[in-house]
Amino acid sequence: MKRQTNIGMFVAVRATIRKIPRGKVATYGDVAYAAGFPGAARQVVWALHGSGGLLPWQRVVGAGGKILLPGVQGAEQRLLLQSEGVVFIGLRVDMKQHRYTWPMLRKKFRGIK
DNA sequence: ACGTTGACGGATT
DNA sequence: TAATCCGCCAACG
Repeated sequence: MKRQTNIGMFVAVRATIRKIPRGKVATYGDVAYAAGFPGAARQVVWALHGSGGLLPWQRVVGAGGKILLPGVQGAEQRLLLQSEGVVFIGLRVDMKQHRYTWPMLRKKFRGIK
């Protein structure tokens, strides 16, 4: 897949996040990979900031299903997800059940650490 | 123009 | 298992 640079990255990332179905979650790394930027997890954060509010930001969590958003926002994210039916195990999402894997990424699938 | 930051992740030690 | 290091790259001061 051709590596696009600049702003196109945000467009790709946002489009990717928008595909996460209700009741499912994806990690920053997975989103970056699916968008065509393997390893660029940090840029996903910027993409979320840029379009914040218009997309299901709450469905993006850290590796292992951990909520990384600090403070009240983290609590809010948890509530939003729970209201969508997402189950938590302690402080993390039950990825076994709610992790969303893009069809095209099947080959790259790897279990949770 | 340059250095730092960021809701990170994975590899290495 | 935990602590540390490094890459990712746009935005910001």
